[in-house]
Amino acid sequence: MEPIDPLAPLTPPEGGDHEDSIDRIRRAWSSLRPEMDTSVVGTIGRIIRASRHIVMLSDEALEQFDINRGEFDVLSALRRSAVPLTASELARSLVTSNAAITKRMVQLERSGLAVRERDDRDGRVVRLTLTPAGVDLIDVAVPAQLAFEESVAAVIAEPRREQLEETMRILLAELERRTAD
Amino acid sequence: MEPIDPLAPLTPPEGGDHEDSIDRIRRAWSSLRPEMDTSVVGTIGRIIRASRHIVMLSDEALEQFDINRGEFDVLSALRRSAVPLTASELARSLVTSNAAITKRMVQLERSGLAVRERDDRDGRVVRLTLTPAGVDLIDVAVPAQLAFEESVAAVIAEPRREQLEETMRILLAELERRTAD
DNA sequence: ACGATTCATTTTACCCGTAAAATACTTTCA
DNA sequence: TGAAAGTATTTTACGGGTAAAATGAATCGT
Repeated sequence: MEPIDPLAPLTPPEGGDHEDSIDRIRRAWSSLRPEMDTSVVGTIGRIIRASRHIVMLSDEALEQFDINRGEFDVLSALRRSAVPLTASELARSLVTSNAAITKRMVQLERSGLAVRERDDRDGRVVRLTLTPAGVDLIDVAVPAQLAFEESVAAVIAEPRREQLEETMRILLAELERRTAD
Repeated sequence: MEPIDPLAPLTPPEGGDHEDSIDRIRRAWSSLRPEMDTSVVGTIGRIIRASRHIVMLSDEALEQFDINRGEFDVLSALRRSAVPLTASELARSLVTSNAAITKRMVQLERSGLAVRERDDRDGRVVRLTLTPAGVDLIDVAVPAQLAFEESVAAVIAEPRREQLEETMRILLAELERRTAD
């Protein structure tokens, strides 16, 4: 199982932009193993690294609301849903385990931001809803989070940004197809 | 603190491609709060989600080598470095904590894939190197990982892929500048 | 109608990460 | 020179995630 395109050249950093950690990693590999095609880390590797940075920074931004990213994801999913979600539905929609949803809901109930209620029709199911305090919090936290993300994305000017969105939709759709089994 | 561009329309999925989870999330928000500009999740949100999927899938791919992603990152960083790295250098280069490096190195020493040696000149420092077994393992695992990533990136055809790389370099360089403090 | 099966959620036992304290060594400078 | 400050790593205490087992409820098939 070898890389597909055997001799791709290292793309040099473009225009006025600076070298990043991925350029350095690829340069190191290319001096050790010049025949190895590492071009794929130029896209996939950067997506993984960038995501780590964004998540770290946005976790800091969420501290002001005394919630972490897991709780933010639960609160905003419940807020934007027209109907109360079940634990499993929420787990699927957030690409996480049921156990994680239970933990987060325990914490959110302690903080008075959300509640779990047994379904009348099916006693196995719990329906998750926000409390008024939860609604108030997330209605401030979501715009703050969007503003933070916008401050990051601001370095990407049109038409790059539009292209990025289209390309990432193609990629994410493929990944979600794979994970669907 | 409100979103910057107040009334961006929802971009419909393009060409032959399918809707993804981010399209559904944005549609849900737009029906609850039509005035809120969620366009930034079209890029940043997709990067975060795609990264989660890629990492989950590649963790599965690493199971065949009996290592996890943290250990893979350590092994490949040591492999591509011309000189033995110190624990701190490695932590910085992998954007992780020193404590995480210690834990991973304990595990890698147990598996006989890497070793820590006190520096002669400075007794505080440890120099990290691969064992021959570690070199052998990572020399197989890196091409396998590249092949896996290539199988994911394959859905992105040129010239999109080249554009994606350039755009992600701009974004990652900015994020690394921010994190540098 | 009722035992077997299936299903939703929670609990358990663990893994892996971090921040901050502890440890061990080096450098600084009075 | 030697006490104080600085630095590199490890340890500790804990947070948050998962897989798999346990629990409790619904449904299926005879």
